[in-house]
Amino acid sequence: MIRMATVRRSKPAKKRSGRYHHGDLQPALLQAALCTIQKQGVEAVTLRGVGKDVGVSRTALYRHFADKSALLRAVAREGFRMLRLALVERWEREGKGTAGFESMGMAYVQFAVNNPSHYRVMFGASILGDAADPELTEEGAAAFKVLVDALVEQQAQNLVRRDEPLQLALFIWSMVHGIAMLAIDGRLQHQHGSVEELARFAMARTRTGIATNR
Amino acid sequence: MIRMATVRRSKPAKKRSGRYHHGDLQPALLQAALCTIQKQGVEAVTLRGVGKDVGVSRTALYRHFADKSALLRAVAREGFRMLRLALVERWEREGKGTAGFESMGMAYVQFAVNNPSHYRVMFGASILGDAADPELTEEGAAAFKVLVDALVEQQAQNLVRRDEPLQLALFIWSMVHGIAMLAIDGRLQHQHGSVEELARFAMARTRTGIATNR
DNA sequence: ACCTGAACACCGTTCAAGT
DNA sequence: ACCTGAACACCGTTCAAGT
Repeated sequence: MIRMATVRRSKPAKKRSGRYHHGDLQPALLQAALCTIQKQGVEAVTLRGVGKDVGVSRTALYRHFADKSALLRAVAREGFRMLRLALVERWEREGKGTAGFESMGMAYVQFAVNNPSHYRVMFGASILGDAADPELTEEGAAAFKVLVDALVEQQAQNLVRRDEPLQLALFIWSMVHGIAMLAIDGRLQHQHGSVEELARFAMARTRTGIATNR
Repeated sequence: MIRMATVRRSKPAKKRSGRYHHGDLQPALLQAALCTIQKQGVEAVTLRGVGKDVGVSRTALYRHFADKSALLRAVAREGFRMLRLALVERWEREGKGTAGFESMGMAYVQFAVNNPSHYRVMFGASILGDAADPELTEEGAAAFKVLVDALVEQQAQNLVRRDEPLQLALFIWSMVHGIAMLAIDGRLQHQHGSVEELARFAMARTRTGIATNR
C-alpha cells in the first residue's frame, strides 16, 4: 500500500555511512517512481533518479524489481487498485442505481484527469511487459469487475437491457476510457464545454442506449 | 504522400561514394520511420537506424526535421490523413445514412487495429511536442470534421437528435477511440467475442442513444 | 546547401567486489 | 543478503569540418 499523503523530501535521504538502507526499500522505490511520474511524467523516471531520491545507488533497484518495466508495472498495478476503490466508493455511496452508475462513470474520468501520467502508465504497461504480468492482469480485472457487477445488478433491477453483461461492460469501459484518454491528451480543449460536461452528456446518451425497452 | 505499397529494402541503400543522397530525403526518412514503427513499434525507431535504412548518416535527419519528435509528429500527421481518407470513403460508399455511419465507426476501429503502432503515435504525439504543431493539429481536426459533418447531415435527415453536433461527435469519437485503444493494448482478448463484434454492438447501442425521439 | 564523423551527456543493465 | 562503483552498449543531439 502507498501513502499518497507523504511528501517526498527534495533532498536525497541522508546516508548513514556504512549502513544499509532500511528494510522496506521496495515500497520506497515505488513511491519515488510514482511521485516522479505524477510531477514530471513517465519519461522523467530513471533508475538513477529514483535511486537518488531514496538515497541509494542506481543499481540497488534490481534487488527488488527485475528491471525498469517491472517497476512501472508495479506502478500500474497500484493505479488499478486506486481506480477500483474510487469506483466502488461512488457506486455504493450514490445508491447502486442509475444515478450511482452515472456517478461511477464520472469518477472514472475524474481519476484519469487527476492522475494523467499515472493513468497513462496503467494503460501503457501492456507494451512494457512482453511477458504477461499476472498480478497486474488480476488488478485490472478486479477494477473491470466492478463495472460488470454494477451492470448485472441494474439488469436485475430492470434498469438495463439484458444483453451480455461483459459486452455491455466493454462498451461502457471503452467510452469512459476514450473520454479519459482524449482529455489527458488535451484533445478536448478546443471545445467550449468542459471534460466533465462531455462525460455527463456521454453517460446520459449511453443510458438511453442501454436502458430496457419500455 | 507516402506509398504504402513500397517494400523497404532490407539492406541499407548503396552509397555511391562522393555523392549526396537524392533530393527527396525527407519523404524517404518519413517512410523509413513509418516502416519501422509498423514492424517493430515506436520504441524501435532510432535516428541511427532510420539513417542507416535510407543509407545516410545518423545526423542527416536534422537537415529535414528539427528533432526526433518532429519526425514522429510528421508520422502522426500522415496517420490522421490516412484515417480521414478511410472514414470519408466508407461514409460515402455506404450511403451517408445510419448504415454508412455504423460502417464509418467500424472503419475507424479497423484502421487502429490494422495500424496499431501508427495509431499509438498519432495519439501519443501530444506528449512529444510541447510546442503546438499547427500542421498536426489541422490534420487531426480535418479527420474529426468528417465525423461532425456526418452527424450534422444525419440531423438534417432527422436520424439523429438535435444536440450540439460537436458534443455528439466527441461522444462518438471517445467511444470508437476507447475501443481502438483497448483493442490495441490487447485488453479485449480475454473475452470470447471479437473486436469487430464489440464495435458493432457499441455502434448499435450508440445509435439508440443518439437517435431522434420518435 | 547538404552531409559527415567525432564528441558529449545521457540512459538501462551487468558484474565482480565489498560489508 | 544486500548494496556498491566501474564498465558496457546503447541513445539523441551538437558542431566543426568536409564537398
